[in-house]
Amino acid sequence: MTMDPIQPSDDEVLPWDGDVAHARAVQSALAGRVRIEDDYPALRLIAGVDVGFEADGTVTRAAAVLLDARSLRLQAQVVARLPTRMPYIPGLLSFRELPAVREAMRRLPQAPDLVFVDGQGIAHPRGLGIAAHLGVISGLPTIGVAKSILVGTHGPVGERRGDRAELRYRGKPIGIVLRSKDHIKPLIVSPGHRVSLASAAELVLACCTRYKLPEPTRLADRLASRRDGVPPQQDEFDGMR
DNA sequence: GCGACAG
DNA sequence: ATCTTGTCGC
Repeated sequence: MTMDPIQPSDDEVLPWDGDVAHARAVQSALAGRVRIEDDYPALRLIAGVDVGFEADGTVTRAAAVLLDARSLRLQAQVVARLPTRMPYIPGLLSFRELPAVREAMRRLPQAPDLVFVDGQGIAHPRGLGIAAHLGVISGLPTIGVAKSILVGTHGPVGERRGDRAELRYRGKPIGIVLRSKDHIKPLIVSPGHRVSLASAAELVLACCTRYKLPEPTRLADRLASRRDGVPPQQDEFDGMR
């Protein structure tokens, strides 16, 4: 008898009945299942996910891209649209965006070995930012890559690519403020699930080629916020950009 | 009680 | 996130 880990339905791990206190309680419970020890397979495929909105915010559009881990070349890209079910509430971002993200991921041709998520991992008031939340409910290794801080403080960060500072909250390290490009505002990197703090920073840096954002995030970002929302059928952007 | 607050 | 043209800089 194979012991397949039971994956609960999205409804039980992403409830939203308008009750903020309940959503926070669910986060605290799920935070107990987050693991930040390195436990990811040899990286062959890395996914990037991001969300955008259409029709005055009434429609949530999630984009998921699949890249070859070695070359960082785009292998596949998909989009999913769902009715927006709640407003943005600081600290509850995952309840608003994950339903669409989950649908987009189900549409990918293959499962990734690691997922880059736009937002915080454990660098969250209750330790369950969107990247950690996705990791726990999907079982996949995830890393959170945010453009600004939700919680925590840090010391000065050098101005050169690769320079970093620890992000701390309640006396504990929760993330790395990482300069991904010389003189450019640093990224806020934190483990989502099955990835350590140090590895999260190294993996993100390794995926930052000539832009501020790591390739998986940058490509998902571009797809999620496209005015026309239509993913090109094939090449269009294989060579550069 | 007064701010801060991912996307 | 999104509303939005041009513009400064490598």
